This record gives sequence, C-alpha cells and structure tokens, in this order.
Amino acid sequence: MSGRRWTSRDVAALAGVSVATVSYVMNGRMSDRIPAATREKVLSAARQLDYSPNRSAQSLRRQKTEQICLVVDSIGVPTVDQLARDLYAKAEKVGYGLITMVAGSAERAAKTAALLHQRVADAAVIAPATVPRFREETLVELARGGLPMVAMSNTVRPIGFDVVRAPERDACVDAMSHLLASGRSRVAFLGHHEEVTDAEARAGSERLGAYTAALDQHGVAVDDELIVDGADDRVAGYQAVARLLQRPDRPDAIFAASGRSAISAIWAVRDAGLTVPDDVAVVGCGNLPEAEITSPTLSTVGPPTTEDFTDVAELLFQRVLADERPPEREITNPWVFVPRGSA
Amino acid sequence: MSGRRWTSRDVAALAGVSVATVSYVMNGRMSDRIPAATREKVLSAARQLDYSPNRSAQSLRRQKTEQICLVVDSIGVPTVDQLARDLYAKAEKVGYGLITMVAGSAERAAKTAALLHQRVADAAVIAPATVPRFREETLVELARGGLPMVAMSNTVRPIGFDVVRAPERDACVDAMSHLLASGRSRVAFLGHHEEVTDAEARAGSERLGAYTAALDQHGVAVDDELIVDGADDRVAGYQAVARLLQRPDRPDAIFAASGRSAISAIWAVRDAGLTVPDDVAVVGCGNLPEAEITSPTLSTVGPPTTEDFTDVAELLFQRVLADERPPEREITNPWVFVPRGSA
DNA sequence: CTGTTAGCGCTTTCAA
DNA sequence: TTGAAAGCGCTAACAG
Repeated sequence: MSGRRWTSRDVAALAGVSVATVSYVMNGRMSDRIPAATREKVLSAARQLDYSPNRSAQSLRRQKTEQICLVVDSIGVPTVDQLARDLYAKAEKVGYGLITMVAGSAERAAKTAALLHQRVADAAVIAPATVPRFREETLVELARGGLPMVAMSNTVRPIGFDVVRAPERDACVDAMSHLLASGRSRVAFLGHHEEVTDAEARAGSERLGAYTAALDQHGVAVDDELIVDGADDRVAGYQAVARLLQRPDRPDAIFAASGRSAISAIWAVRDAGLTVPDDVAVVGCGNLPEAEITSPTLSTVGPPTTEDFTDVAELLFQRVLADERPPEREITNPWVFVPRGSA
Repeated sequence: MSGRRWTSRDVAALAGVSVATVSYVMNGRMSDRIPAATREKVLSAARQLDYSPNRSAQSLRRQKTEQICLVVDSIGVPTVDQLARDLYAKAEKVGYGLITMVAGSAERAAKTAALLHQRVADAAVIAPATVPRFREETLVELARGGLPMVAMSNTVRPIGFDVVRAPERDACVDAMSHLLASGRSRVAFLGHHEEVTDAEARAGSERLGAYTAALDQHGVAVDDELIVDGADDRVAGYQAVARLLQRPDRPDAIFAASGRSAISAIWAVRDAGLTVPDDVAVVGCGNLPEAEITSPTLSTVGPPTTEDFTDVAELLFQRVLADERPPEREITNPWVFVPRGSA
C-alpha cells in the first residue's frame, strides 16, 4: 500500500476484470451497460489500492492535457490576479486546470513558448503587457500548431488566435487633458521599469505615448526629468515619487502607469507634507477596487467598472471546446478616465 | 506545416535516421558518439517541421512531469506571491515548471489532492493557511504515495513530508501586550472571514487565540463586537474598520490578521477624522515591504526581515532530487513583533 | 456486458 | 554509431 504506484492493470487484477472495464468505470463511461456489481468491485479495488489514473498517460492517450496556461509578465499584479481568478473559475467549471507561467523577459518568453509548443497545456492566454515579450512570429506559429490562444494586446494582429484590446490611449489622453486643463503644468510620468528605461519598450508604450502627446497638444514641453520608473512595485513607486518631490521644481501632478504605484504616490505626497490633489494631483491606471478606499479616492484610467475578464475566459474556452477552429475574433473592452478625488 | 503535430517518427523519416537517434540528439545524450553530420541532419529536420517532443509522452516514459505544484488558499496574497516567486526561481534553475492550484475550500482541496494523486506534478508545497483545508490523512497518503511535499503549518505533523513552521503566537501576544501595556483597552481583531466566522477555524486560529489570550492576561474582557472579518481583502478591511469606528464605543486599537487589511485600517482611521496611532493604534501581520511606506509606518507581527521562502524551495527540491526519501524535516522560521510608527 | 488489442509519442536497453 | 523493439499507463474500437 505504499512505494510503487498502482496501475489500472493492478486494479483490474484485484477486481478480477480487464483493464478496459477499469477504465470504463473510472471514467463513468458505459455507465448504463456495466452492472452495478462489477462497478462496485472495481471501485472497491481502486479504493483499496488508493488508485487513480495517471495523468500523463491519460493526456498522451486522449491527446489533451485539460490544462490551460496563463502567461504573465510578473507575479503579484492585481489586474493579472483578477484575470487568473476569472480564468480559474471558468476552467474549473469545465473540468480544466490552470497553470501559470512567468515570461518576464525575452528569454523566458522563448522558454514559455517552447513549453507551450510541447503541449504542456491545451490552450493559452497571454496577459496584458506580456505579449511584447514574444516575437509575433512565435505566437503565430503556436496558433498554427493548433494551440487555442488569446492574446491581450493593443498591437498584435489576430492571426490564428483571438485578441482582446483595451484602448488605453484615448483614456490616458483624457486624463492628461484633465490634468493640464485644470492648470497643472508639471506632470510627472511614473512608468514601469522597461517602459521608461528601454528604448524599444518606451517607443511602444501607449501610456507614455499618450502622456507626451497630451503634453504636446497642450503646448507644454516634455521634461525628461519627470519621466521615472517605479510603477511595478508599491515600494519602488513610493521612492520614485519621494525623490521627485524633493526637487526644487517638483511636479504638480503625477500620472502613474499602474494603480498600485498611484496609491504609493499618494502616500509619498503626503509624507512630503503636501496634499493631494491641491499640491499634487494623482492619476493611476487600472481601476482597482482599492481606488475607492484611498483618501482622497484615486482618479483612474481604466475600465469603467472594476476589472472583469470573464469575456476572455469565454473566448478561450469557446476555442478550446470548439469542434473546428473558429475564425479569429477581436474584442475591445472600454477604457475611460474615471475622475475621483485625487485629480 | 500546420494542422497535425509532427512526432519523432516524422523527424526520423525526414532525416533518414531512426527515432532512437532523434531522441538522442533532441536530448543531447550520447553527444560524443553521434557524429556531427547526423546531429545536423536531425536538428535541421526538426527545425523544418517545427518539431518538439510531446510533454505527456515524455512524462509518461520518464515517470516524471518536471513540474512542481504550489497549493494556495486564494489568489493575490502578497506572502504567497513571494512564496511563488521564490519557488519559481528555484524551479527554473533546475529545469522545473511551477503550477499553482487553488484550494480555497474543503471540496477544492479534495480535488487538488486528487490531481496531485494523479501525478500532475512531481512535488507539492502547501502554502500557509491552506493546510487546514486538507484532512491530515489526505496529506499523509499523498506523501506515502511518494509525492515529495512540504507543508507550511504550525500544527500538522510531519509524516512523510517536511513542515515549515512560523511561531506566530508569541509574536502576536507580544504585539497585543504592547498595545495593552501602552494603555489601549478596546482592541479590535480584524480577521480573515473564516477565522472569525467559522467555529472550527476560529478555534484553530493562532492569531485570534493569541488575541484573546493576551486580553485575558491583561485582565480585559473579550468583546465579541470587536472581532470582525475583513482581513482577506483591502476593500473589505477598510469597510470593516469604518464600521467599527462609527460605534460610540469605538476601538482604540486594531490588531489585523493581515498586512493588507492593516493598511486599509490606516486609511479608514484617517477617513474617520482620527489619527494613527494617537486615536487608534494599528498592528498588522506579515511584514510586507509596503509596511515601510505607509504613514505612519506599519507596526507588524511577522518575520524580522521581509519575507523570504528560499528555504522552503530548498527543502522541496532536496526531496525532489534526492535518490532516496530523506527523513522528515521540520524548520521553524522566526516571527517577532516589529514596532514601527502605527503602534 | 466485458475482454483483447492496438496504439498515443517517447526513451532506452540491447544487438548489430 | 545506429536501429529494432519493448514498454510507460491509459483509452477506445472492435470482437465476442
């Protein structure tokens, strides 16, 4: 009753039936054709041996793993957690598991792609901000190999997979216009590390793009000193803003590329003896539930209500469970500027 | 070049070698015995077909999945995120993947155990607060079935698996004593939902136990009205504290069973027009990095420095990679009361 | 109703 | 240096 794992053959022997029968009853197939007595014998033998069918063998035979894979950029991003929860809920409903892989760099993305290619899961969703880690060709190849996939991105083209978009840009411009129209002239940008640090990422950043575009539109010059990183992390965000506020020409507003760092910005502003929004206005991205409990409440760019990704889960599982490959779909979720107390 | 997936047989055919040779070169075995020319032929054929070996087949044949499983109670707990990061880092180093399963209820724990039993992963770590979801027997059985496992719990006995403990109780009592000794008399307990709601969980809660014990020790009566839930979630925590503060006999201190909810408590206290710690002291659990950037900084019960679980990862992989099963080990990480600004 | 059997795709002796 | 062949544990078509 220990050590080696029992197989269906062992159960069959103990129950005095064939392995086929064991398989049938373990899977509840032919349930009307197998007499209760046989069923019981098998079940009791299985119980006795503490048997359960080997997943790898099942997957090999059935040609599916019944796992879906969520590919993320990093661990601990609230938006992605919500995505994970929504995927998890849907997956569980249809008997699938969820596995998460972290693709925080091009190398890791390549590894992730290789794993996906090996069919470690039956389908994948690539979380927002993670898509750029992959070469477009890699994604296309994966899809062509028959992997149901949905990518959350505003730029990638849907070639064999679905794409979910969030038109951030206009909403960000709205927020910036609001800031500038209400008299702010030194608006800082608090971005993700790569977003402000890496030339390519910088060029591709919608949020940063919106920031500079809005500045231009309002005729205010971009001051590179006001573009800093720290959006990835609450502590980093705090420190970045604290540093900014020590400057003699401190900003009078902060446009943060994440919700978490915007909240850190509020802390930092207050610790500097200043007030939000009078001395420094703050706007975040993402519309976390948490935005409603800060003081002042956090003005945010994001989905109009709290984040919800059940549509993504729906899209993916339609693909997974479909008999034949559906056409590529593209859905666009709304993003807006939600003014609250902080700006 | 699309549709069906190519197998080693296809590659072998295209390269004009046998499947054995394909396997050899794909795995880099016999690398000195296979002539470069053959190797090249195989590699080029593989590239041409975009071939990569099927994971399920490999797992079946090799009798291992090279995945480890992290079992958690819910998604989005900072402590668990750190655990995931540390496990992930170690796993990646030795070529393993990480999959996460959510076992937030007894039913889900049972499902999780079943999956583990099916060998969907080669090993598992059960995150703090998740262990009570399982019947002890289930854990023991899993271990007996040969699954390397480490459970993070203060109560479970290490029978076939390792256990990592965090002696929360004394540290919590210290924090409570600090509160009471400094003149607080109405200390509220902000616990996790089940911890205060479910009789059994309530009885098993170390934090709640320490809370009442400390109260007793100091001769102050337990007021059930001051024991509320809300620790699971930032918003819930805020609301719970807001409600508490509206009472005519409002608390003068809050002992929160999580770090996140303690921070929400700070927001709530301030929104009620009160100050921390003068009007209301706040203590949290867990020692998040974030505790240093709030204002006032958050006094916390937890590990003396920021959380780190590389030892857990180490323990697990020793077991995974060991030739024979090591004896059960038990490690105890320190917990202390870290007074900062909020209490 | 149940058993026999042929694989799923891969690895790994053993032989050549 | 490479190939043939025997499975890993399971499922499902087909027989009986």
